Amino acid sequence: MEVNCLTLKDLINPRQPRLSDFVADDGENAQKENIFVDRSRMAPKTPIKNEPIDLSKQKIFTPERNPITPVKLVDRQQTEPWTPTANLKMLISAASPDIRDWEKRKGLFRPIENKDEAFTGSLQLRVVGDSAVDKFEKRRPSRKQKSLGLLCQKFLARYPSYPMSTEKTTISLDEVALSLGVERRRIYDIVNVLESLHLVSRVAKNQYGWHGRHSLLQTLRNLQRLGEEQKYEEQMAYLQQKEPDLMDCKFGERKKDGYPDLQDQQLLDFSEPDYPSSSANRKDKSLRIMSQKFVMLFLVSKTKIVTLDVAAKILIERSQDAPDHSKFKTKVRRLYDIANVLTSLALIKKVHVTEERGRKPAFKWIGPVDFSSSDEEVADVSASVLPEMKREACIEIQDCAKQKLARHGSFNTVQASERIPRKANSEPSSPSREEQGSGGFSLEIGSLATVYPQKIEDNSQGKAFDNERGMLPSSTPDPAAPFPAHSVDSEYYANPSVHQVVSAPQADLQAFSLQNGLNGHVGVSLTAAASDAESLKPVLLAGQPLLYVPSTSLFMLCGSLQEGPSPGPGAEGDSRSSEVSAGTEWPSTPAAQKRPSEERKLREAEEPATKRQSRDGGDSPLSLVVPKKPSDSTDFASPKTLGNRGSVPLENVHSNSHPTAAQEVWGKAANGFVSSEWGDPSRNAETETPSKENEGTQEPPLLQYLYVRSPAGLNGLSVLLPGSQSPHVGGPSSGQLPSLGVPYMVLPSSTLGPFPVLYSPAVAGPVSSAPGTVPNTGPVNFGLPGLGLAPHLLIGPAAVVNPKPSTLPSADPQLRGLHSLSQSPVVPRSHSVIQPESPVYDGYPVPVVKLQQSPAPVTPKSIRHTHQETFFKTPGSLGDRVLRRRESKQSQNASSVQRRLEIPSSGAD
DNA sequence: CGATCCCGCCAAGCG
DNA sequence: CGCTTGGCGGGATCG
Repeated sequence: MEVNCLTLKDLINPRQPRLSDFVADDGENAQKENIFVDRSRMAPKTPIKNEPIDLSKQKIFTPERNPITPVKLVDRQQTEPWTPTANLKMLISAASPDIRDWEKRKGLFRPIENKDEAFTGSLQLRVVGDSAVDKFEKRRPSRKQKSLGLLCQKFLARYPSYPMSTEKTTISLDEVALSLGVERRRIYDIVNVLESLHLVSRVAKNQYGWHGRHSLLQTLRNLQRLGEEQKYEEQMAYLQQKEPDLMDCKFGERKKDGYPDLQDQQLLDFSEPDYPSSSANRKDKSLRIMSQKFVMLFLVSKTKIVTLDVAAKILIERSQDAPDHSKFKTKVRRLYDIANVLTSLALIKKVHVTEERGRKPAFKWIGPVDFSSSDEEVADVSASVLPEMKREACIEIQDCAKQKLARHGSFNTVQASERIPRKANSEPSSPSREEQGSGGFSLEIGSLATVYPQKIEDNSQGKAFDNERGMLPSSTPDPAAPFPAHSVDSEYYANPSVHQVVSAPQADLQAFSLQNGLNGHVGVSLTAAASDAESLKPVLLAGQPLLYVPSTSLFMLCGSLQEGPSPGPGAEGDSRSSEVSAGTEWPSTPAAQKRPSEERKLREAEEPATKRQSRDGGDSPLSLVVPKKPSDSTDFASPKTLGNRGSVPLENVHSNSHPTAAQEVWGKAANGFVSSEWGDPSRNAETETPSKENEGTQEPPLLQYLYVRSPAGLNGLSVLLPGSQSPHVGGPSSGQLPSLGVPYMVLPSSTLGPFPVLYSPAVAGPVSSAPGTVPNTGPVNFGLPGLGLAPHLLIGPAAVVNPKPSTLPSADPQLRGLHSLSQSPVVPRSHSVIQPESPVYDGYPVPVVKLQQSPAPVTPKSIRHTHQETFFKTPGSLGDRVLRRRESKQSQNASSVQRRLEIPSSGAD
């Protein structure tokens, strides 16, 4: 079979062979690539695609997916570790969907096919651990699954949002296409859009360099400027008001009028000098240009909402005076493509505007807004803001919010905002923005905040707070942020927009802060309502931990913490960016980075450094331990489920804890979101991650803990934060954030050492909807291999014991569990954080499910090193493949549930 | 039925 | 001439 598969694959992707080439080419990449290669080609065993991502897409979950169905739980892993079948699946998955289908038809993968059934319970067959694989295969690739947005997420998951300057990531189109199981053509669509934002640049044939989001703000700034110059805002206003017909006419005129697109081209041009290939000449690049223009529309729009039709009209090439219908249609199609990518980047989200005419599809900008101001300004803002806000105040707010949530279930952002001083005001920079005063509508905030799970993922990849530098803190201030929207309740549904809580995507936390100030104005005419699908999503989010910080983010956070609230100014130094060409700033590109502003480099250096340190140094303060979930549910847990969860009252969360924001990580049962994030870690190198990740992702109930070592700041205290469950959000915010919703445990590391800690959250219980969903996995054993200390933590999701029920009476079991942890406001400042990205992860043993509790970590020595470092691990995230396998095997043995986590010893060291 | 947008043909650009 | 890119639009899906 395998052979066959391969063959098919080959057929499909004739180019694949290149992979090897890559490897050869790029040393750095080589690792990744190799890995990648291995998987895909060499080692059939490992699942090829494991992109972490899958999550439910932003969009909806189609029935097909069975999102709802909880996943099967534990079993799957247990089941065969690695069966030939699995391999096969992998291969297939790697192959194009078609093939997969084909295979299915054949019935090769029975188990897979039956996945659904499996959910129900039977699936032992499920292949090994990588549920992800299963997913792919199994699910018939519904259209959505194949969607560009999802694909983009997967794509993004592969790379760090904020890559270190040093690491140059090369993107091989072939490789990517192969790994993602899509045609190259699709990759072009993604890359082109990313290129328009300078997230990537073309290095050579088939090769793109990944820059990450370092220069995103700058780019946006430039685009904004351009947009203003182009008077897009006016055009939009005009078009929106006009009747369609008129619009068309006008539209044609407009273009003529004066907004020569020509300029755009130049401006836009992504082509970098560096890279030959991107020649401006090239005829097209229309997609890229269009993408930039599209973004500009948002940037210049006060409402930050752009309807598709208007965008299409404006973006249509001037070439045609009269936009013919067909053309228009085509444009719209492309816009969707672009929008999908932007959505994946968490820059926009889909909404609908209600106009006289009716609802119209539109997109709302949810990305950073402040970029208009110089970075510095931003920083300032955040800084100023923070001080103003008293932590206590924040806390109070949160508490209030929580209470509300608890009671009502919904939290209205607006209120929060009100309470909080509007530091936002401070935003000097963007004059154009509307005054907040006007509307004060929470909508905006909410929307901004709102992130799709997917997005989140994306974000996770992408955004680093720090880079924005200061952002973190700023974000924190945002009242909303802390409480993510837990608003689960019905109301929420009703008016998602209103209720949405801000989740801070790592991405643009800053934006939030800014936004607070800005917020407000939603065009009256425009009603931004989350689309149906969306609405659902948000809800989900609410339930979930809103923010989960992607590993990357976390790292970033850590870094920032270490460094201080305002990390280096360097971060963005680009204030100067004024160049026309938005693109100008490219972060380091693989090939030639000349341009990369030094600042940027510096910045990168810093942050990344942090990360690296973590890797290297090994003592990263923070580590996230996520127990992998046995079950992998295939799908992302149904969001809906989450929604249910969302209802959970936050109540008590320890309000006081200020622990680092970093902790935000949740494990969440909720799943999907989280999971996706988790994927991030994989992002880098790994190209894919182990299936587990996916699984983890998918599975809701995983418990994830963020383990914070007692770095310098703490006296030997380690903080263990449950990633999962609590609805609260841990703000990513740095320590500043007053309250984290996340329950955490502080353990004196030394103390602990000797003693095992048992923590059993009631976790999942309920799991909301999904029956199978949460498996509780058995107790999780955390071992701190730490050198000296080797405290072990046992966590039993099932919850056997609840040490301290503490405060919350809450119904939520989950919460309780969380509560049990003692909290202390300690803020760990971690020195270094490990990057998720870092290869380390690969090696990292990650949580393995082990029957045994103790000792031996499964991981190989090498891995151990890694351990030392802290790491951020996601539940299935990337362990080595090998590891995974082991895990899977182990898991077999063990009840599926149990996982053994190793935590780097805290202080020890 | 309109909104979305996947799929892949096919041509421009380039070596 | 072949390969990389990517415009483009038919037609399938989704909601």
